Amino acid sequence: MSFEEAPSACGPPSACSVEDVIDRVGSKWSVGILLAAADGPIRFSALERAIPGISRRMLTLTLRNLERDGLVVRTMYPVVPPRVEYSLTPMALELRAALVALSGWAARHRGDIAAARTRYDEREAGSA
Amino acid sequence: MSFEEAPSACGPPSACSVEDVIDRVGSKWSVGILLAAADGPIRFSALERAIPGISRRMLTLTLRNLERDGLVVRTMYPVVPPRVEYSLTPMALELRAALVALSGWAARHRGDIAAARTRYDEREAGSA
DNA sequence: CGGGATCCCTTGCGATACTG
DNA sequence: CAGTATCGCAAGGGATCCCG
Repeated sequence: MSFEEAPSACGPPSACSVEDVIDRVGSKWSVGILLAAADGPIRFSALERAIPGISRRMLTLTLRNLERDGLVVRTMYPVVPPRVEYSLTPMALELRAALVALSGWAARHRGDIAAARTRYDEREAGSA
Repeated sequence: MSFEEAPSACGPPSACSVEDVIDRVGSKWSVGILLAAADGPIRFSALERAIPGISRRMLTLTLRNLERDGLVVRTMYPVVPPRVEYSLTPMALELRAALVALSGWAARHRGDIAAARTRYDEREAGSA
């Protein structure tokens, strides 16, 4: 995913599909932002606090991309100190529903995945 | 001495969910593999052909990770020439359903996203 | 407060070549 | 056929400083 720059509007209508969504939404911090902003408008600094480990730079960058894709709306209030709020578009709220489905899958199979990893790693250690 | 829960450091059950799934499954090629293997066992070379642009290295690497997470099963037949087939586990088939939901969202909003991008880029060009 | 600009290390991943 | 090993670039992203 090209993140620093902003080119590429997908060519043929049939080309960009699941992979593109995953690529767009799957950037390390997008999901966190989407979930943090799901309960209504939220300020930049509040997002920063809500998403542990995110850097200021990546928060800005990811927000810009989400805004560009029409997933978040940026509202700036010309006051001092500056106040900027981000909110999700209806489209993003729909996406959130799909993400919740994924979340459910993750919750149900977290143990299975962990177990599979352990077994795999142990077999690997044995044959190494 | 129960290993019921995940060894990876994720605290509350609600904490490590969506982001982890996205991280795991959202690697550039995982989705493609999952979808390509959804219709039954498929050979390495068939996967390579089914996923345009993937390199042999990334196919191998991604398959190993999916196998480690218990999402695909690798079956090797000791014949000449070598024959290896990959198939999805039931868990992965469930995941596929969630991915299809995402796919639906992508299909429905592809136009909106493209439009949003165009508008954003034009506004940006104007203020640059 | 909400960013933009820069520096720079780390990682992903493609290209290529070799093996059982 | 189905991989493994090595190299090397470019993107990702953290740290830091600056600015309206």
